[in-house]
Amino acid sequence: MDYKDTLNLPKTNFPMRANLPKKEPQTLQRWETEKIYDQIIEAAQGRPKYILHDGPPYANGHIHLGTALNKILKDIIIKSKFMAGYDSNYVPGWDCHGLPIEHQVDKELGKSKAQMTEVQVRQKCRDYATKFIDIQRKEFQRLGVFGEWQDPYLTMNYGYQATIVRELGRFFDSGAVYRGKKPVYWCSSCVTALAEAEVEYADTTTPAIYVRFAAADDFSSRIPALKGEQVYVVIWTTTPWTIPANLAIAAHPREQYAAVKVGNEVYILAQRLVPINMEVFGKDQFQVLAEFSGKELEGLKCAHPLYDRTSQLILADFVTLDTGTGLVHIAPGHGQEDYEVGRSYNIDVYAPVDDRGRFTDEVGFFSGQFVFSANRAIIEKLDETGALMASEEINHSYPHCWRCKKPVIFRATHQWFISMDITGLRDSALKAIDTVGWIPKWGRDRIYGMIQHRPDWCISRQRSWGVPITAMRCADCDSVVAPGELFEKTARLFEKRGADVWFELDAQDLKTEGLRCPNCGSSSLVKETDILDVWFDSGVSWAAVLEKRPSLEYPCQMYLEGSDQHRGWFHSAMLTSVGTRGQAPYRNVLTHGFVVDGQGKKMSKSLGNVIQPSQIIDRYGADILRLWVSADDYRDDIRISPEILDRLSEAYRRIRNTCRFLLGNLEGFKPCDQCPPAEMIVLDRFALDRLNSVIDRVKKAYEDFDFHVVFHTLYNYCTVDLSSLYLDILKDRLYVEHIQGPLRRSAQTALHHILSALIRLMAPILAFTAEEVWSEFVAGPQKAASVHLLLFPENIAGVDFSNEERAFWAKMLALRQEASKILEEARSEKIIGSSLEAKLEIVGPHDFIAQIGEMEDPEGFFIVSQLELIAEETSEVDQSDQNPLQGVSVKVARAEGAKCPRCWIWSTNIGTDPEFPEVCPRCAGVLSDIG
RNA sequence: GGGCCUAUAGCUCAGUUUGGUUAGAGCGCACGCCUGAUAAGCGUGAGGUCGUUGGUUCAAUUCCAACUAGGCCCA
Repeated sequence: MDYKDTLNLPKTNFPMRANLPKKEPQTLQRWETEKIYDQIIEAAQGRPKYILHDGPPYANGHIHLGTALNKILKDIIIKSKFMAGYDSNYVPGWDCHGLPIEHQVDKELGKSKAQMTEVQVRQKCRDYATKFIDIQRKEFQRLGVFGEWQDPYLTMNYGYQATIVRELGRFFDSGAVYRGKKPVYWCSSCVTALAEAEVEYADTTTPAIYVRFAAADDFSSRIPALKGEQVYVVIWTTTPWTIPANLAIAAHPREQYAAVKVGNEVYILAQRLVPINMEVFGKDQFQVLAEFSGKELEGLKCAHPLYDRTSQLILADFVTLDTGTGLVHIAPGHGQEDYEVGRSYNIDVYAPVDDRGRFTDEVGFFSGQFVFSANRAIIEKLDETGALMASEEINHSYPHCWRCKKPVIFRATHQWFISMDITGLRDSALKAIDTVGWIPKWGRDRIYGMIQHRPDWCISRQRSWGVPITAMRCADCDSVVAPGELFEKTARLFEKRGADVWFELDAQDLKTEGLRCPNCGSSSLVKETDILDVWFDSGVSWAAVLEKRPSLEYPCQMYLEGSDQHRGWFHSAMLTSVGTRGQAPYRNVLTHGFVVDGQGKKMSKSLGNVIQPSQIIDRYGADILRLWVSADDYRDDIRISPEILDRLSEAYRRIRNTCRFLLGNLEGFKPCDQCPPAEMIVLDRFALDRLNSVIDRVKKAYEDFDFHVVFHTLYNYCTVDLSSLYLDILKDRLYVEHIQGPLRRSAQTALHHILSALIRLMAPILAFTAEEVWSEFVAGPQKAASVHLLLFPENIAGVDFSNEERAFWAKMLALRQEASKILEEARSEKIIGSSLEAKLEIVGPHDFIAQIGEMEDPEGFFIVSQLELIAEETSEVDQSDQNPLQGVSVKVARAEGAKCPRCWIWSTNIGTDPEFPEVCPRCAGVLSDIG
């Protein structure tokens, strides 16, 4: 007879093979038709809020693994906070304005752009952004991310644009905004400013000249050896045309400089570079008069070689001794570093060059000449005045315009700034930093350092696709006209017609009634056409989204982005919020690292190591991607490689199969069939005690955002606690005992608790799989439509495991491990195959042996057929011995009797029941009950 | 070049904060068992100069410094 049919083998519709790429879209469909997210919002009403505010990704291109990582992390937090009892409504957003989109549109439009109005170009940009928002929305939803996808926030929404203007108006009101000059890349052929991204580097040949600046002060006050000498400071530059704009000479504060006497003249230059420079100058006779640190030069003055003004000596860390003389010609109007160091010395930003790259009248000799053509004339003039020490041609990398491919210049132009210091913004922001929780902790130091040292915020861009700086200027005296009413009027217009209206209407129609220049009283005003830095757009999202939507709150609980955002969004949000509300917009900032390949290298097309999210989703499914996010400690960079994905798939299968086994053995079991813990078999209570500690641990890990701890805890629980121990032992009871019998019921009660908890604990991570398991799980009559509507499990009440019991079970586990080793030895000697062919002989201290004897089914615990327990009274306990199995030994022998064909356990009592002559007494009993 | 960060078995992580016995886990790998979780399940075993070098100390994976490799942000 085949007894297999008399067993209760697991039965379930839940497939072993996940086939996630197929299954997940179906689950998504169900979530949508059943409006699960609406139900979540509904269920969250009245709960305390935990708002994670979405940092808007840029609406350009498809998502990549970095954006996927970011969104999945957010989703894990949002789902876990909901399950922890919060209202964690999530409103996703997109950053829509800015150069990359304008760039793409430019490329698509080509020459036809010239015929289009600014408003028409802006419409194209809007269409472009809209298209990618739709693409990305689908891609994010495919990851299983929940949120208000039908009503996201967009920085190009009219309401949002109005908020931007209002917040900008507040900055104007506070007095922090000023108009100043700053060098930008400038293409004099296209007559436009260029962004960094619009500049291409190419090799070019330019003159490089050595120029001497005669001392205008008495240098011997610092360097006595120079008393009575004719002193010159020598600089080197590859842009002779910037010499007319020279206002300073920089030395390195900590490098050594030398004063070298050649003939009747003394030259100052870097000590290390003396020999090489003397060779260039053709001077073989020279004598070093003095050596001193660059610091000594600070504040001394030289005479400009061409104009009747001085050039002061300053100090700058960026001075290098790789080339030149170790003294750097500074023209703050024509270089980024020059500008910055110049500001710190309060030196004028001087750029006597017009929009077409021609010298203005201020420069005298060269006025009207195109700067690059003027190089020659300038060199000649320097030679004439005796300032030219040497001249050569060099080849080096130089920035060129991306469009016309001509060399660009650096030129100071009018820009708008938010001052870091006029209104004390820097100090307030630094203080606000310490009101925020930074995870990891070093994020605090990082952003602190940045805000401490950053220059004023340049908020203007000479572009089309963005929100205009809606200020005006006096046509007569050029004063800034930007009263609060103007911003409010503009904001109202924007709400109705969008920011395009600023470009459509004239200043006359845009200005408020009776608006006049506060300086000269003129009513002739011109509108500003620069647009805002997009960091301002996204920076004020707390005002446009958190403050505006009743379901959210300001400040919110968390901002979560990659660690590059210390310079980006965290930074701009902090400045805008502190600048207008006096507080940080977030209570916590959590950062994650970057996605890198298996070797820890960044992903790049040139390395060929880029993996797309779609490749993983199509092959493995989004849950594997989610598992990847959870498995790594995201605070560092997180690696991905084929091997890592393989390991994760294995882990996934193990978790899935564990659930499947639990489902299969809960077939037909209803929650009302549960028995109270007090009536359960001790092994089952032990299992629930383990479950309770897993529940505690996992919930704590979610709370601490330690998702890799969640993953490892659940995975190890499935593997170690369940599969290899508890479930393995339980098979006998589940399969063999009477289907409704108390022994089986006790086990099923434990399994029901375990699966119910497991589903929920894994739900924030394995969003699809948990839902799939939940749909097969038999819960009570009030079963929720989705696992994501549930709360995290509480500890199972009434398990009441004492520390003494825990100690005993720890000992039993150690003993079981020992028995496994002994059994394996017997197996390799061909004494046994299956462990059920074995009988174990356990010798140990009386108390321990007695406790084992009191167990319900001690043989079953070891999965052997027979156990011989031998108590020893004698042995002294050695307290210093750490070994829990002190005085315990295990031996193995072949089991006695014969194998019961039904339960496969060896027994000496086969056939005791004449009605069932083939089987053991227990099976006979069960068979008789079945009838 | 500067700021911040990282470095423990093939992979993902513990441990180190308050230095101290043979540095742990799971997976993978090798070998074996089972065939009543079966494109599953169980067991045993082999894998680590704790990035490198130097310092502090009776003692360092753990503290300090430098270096190397990698990442982010600046220049």
